[in-house]
Amino acid sequence: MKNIDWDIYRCFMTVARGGGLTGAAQATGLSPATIGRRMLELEEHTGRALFIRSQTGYALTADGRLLFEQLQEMEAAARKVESWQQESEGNTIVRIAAGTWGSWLIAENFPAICTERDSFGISLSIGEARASLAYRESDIGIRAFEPEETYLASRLIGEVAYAAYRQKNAAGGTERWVAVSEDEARSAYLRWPHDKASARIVATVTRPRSLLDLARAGAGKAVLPCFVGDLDPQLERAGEEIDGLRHRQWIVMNNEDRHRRDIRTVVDRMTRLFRSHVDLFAGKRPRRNAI
Amino acid sequence: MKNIDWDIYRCFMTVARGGGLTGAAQATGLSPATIGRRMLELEEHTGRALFIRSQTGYALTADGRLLFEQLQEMEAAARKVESWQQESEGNTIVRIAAGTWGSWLIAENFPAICTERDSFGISLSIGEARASLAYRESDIGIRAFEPEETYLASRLIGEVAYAAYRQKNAAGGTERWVAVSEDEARSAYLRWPHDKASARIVATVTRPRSLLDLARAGAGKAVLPCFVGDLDPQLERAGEEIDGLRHRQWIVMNNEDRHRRDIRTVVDRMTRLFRSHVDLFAGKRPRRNAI
DNA sequence: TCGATGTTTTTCATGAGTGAAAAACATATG
DNA sequence: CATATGTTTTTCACTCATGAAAAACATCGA
Repeated sequence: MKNIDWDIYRCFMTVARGGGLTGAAQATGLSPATIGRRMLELEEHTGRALFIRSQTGYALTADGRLLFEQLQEMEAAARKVESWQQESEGNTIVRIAAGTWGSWLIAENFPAICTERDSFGISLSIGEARASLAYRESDIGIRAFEPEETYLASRLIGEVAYAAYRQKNAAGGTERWVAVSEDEARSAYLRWPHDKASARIVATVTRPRSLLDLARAGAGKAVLPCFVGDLDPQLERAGEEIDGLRHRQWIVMNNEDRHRRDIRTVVDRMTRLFRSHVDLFAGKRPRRNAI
Repeated sequence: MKNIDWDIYRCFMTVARGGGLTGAAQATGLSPATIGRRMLELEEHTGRALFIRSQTGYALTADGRLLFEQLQEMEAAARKVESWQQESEGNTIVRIAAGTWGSWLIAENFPAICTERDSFGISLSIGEARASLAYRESDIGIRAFEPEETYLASRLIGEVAYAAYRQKNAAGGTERWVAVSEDEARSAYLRWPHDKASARIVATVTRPRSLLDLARAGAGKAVLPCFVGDLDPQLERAGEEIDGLRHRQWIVMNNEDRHRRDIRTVVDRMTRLFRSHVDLFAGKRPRRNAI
């Protein structure tokens, strides 16, 4: 039972994520050949088949997924070390995980979060999947559901409301809808068009962000958070707030990281930014061109 | 900021534990030269001095200790993976951490814990330091203080009493004591001779286990747990139970590991073994030659 | 003071692990 | 059905990390 090279674990994770040798190769800088050999070594060591190899890439077996789960913890520990290292170098990175529209707001107001004079950088990872801070993939997250994990600290930001929007003064075809494709529609507001007006959907996209562009271009009506729709001078509401979609919103962070200066300041600034938009979030009629 | 080879972290841990390159070399199977080079690489990567190098070995700096702390988490995760691997191979190892006398009892009754027919092995790590299950260095521990960590499951075993013992029918010199050297005396019962009879100590040893041998040989009186002294046919009590040393005792295990079959059975057997000695632990007069 | 011993560090030849490129192989695409 | 594209896998030089041995260096004991 000789010990295996820990770096093979790291390799495994990039293969699992990259979906194959080539993906992992360019992620790590190693050659596909080397990585392939290492994965063979790992499989031999564990005595289990970890991958289903095919011409389209490497897919995880059940055992592979199990290993993946376990190694996430190891990654979390490694990340902790990495961030400790960066601390001394002065240039730290604060990783924020947010949904499409939270990220949008942050991006629009980036100077309010991070300026030239700050010594830290921002990494903004955008996705609809619920932000998992468990393995420290991110430092700060924006959530639409109440955080229950004990290791998380959270700040309630307020409520966010939704409504349908269309191009201002749109000509006709008011019953045309645009939506996110059904299998990508994870959040309630994304599923709404499918539930309520599926026959009228004239275009689907794979990323929610494109809904805004489509609506603006007059392609049809889209369900958007009010703070997005109301802020856009080219859009107008097509109906009242959609009840049942309204939900609360939290900023969450890992409890252990509260001491990190850079994270604290980013959280504080994010809180200020979001709190200043609290009326917009809630759908209260805004003054135009607010940003 | 390129990523560092995870295996260097593992290397670092063995150096930190081994106290230098040679120690780590024979622990890992690598050569001192290689390990030395890797540690240089690590220091360069972190940008911090991790070691104080001298002709007597490598000592950790403050930063080194900090890194060590952090990497323990990584080790814990790796251990988890390792044990998962072993699961499939059938030959698992259950790691028990116990004090000198707990270990002694287990060793004396080893067949009650693990027989030929069991597919698992036992690793018994002996030490006075409080068993840390936090980083999964062990699966099961024996403790003399109430477990408060939420991630631990525990079973109360009963109380353990202490008394002074001497060779049976010892000739004279009844006021000679043997003890553990003062700076090794961590537990209360080990400190007792220093506190109460320091002038009379004629011999000190570095390991508590040797107290039994010394007392048996007639070197002097020793403070021992009653279940040890009373079980030894060559010893007799030199006085009543020493009040104030009596304490309770727990078997603890990691909560997440309760599902592991091998760990369950070992815990169950240990519980049975210890519970069957509960009167002896408590110092109630035993029948001779009990084991 | 002077070896003896145990360190780390350096030197240098060697081979194990590596990458570039080719081969083998599926799958998508027209 | 042939072609194009993107995989994995194999092949084969070659480099770079490695280990044995020597050197350099402290510390301990006599």
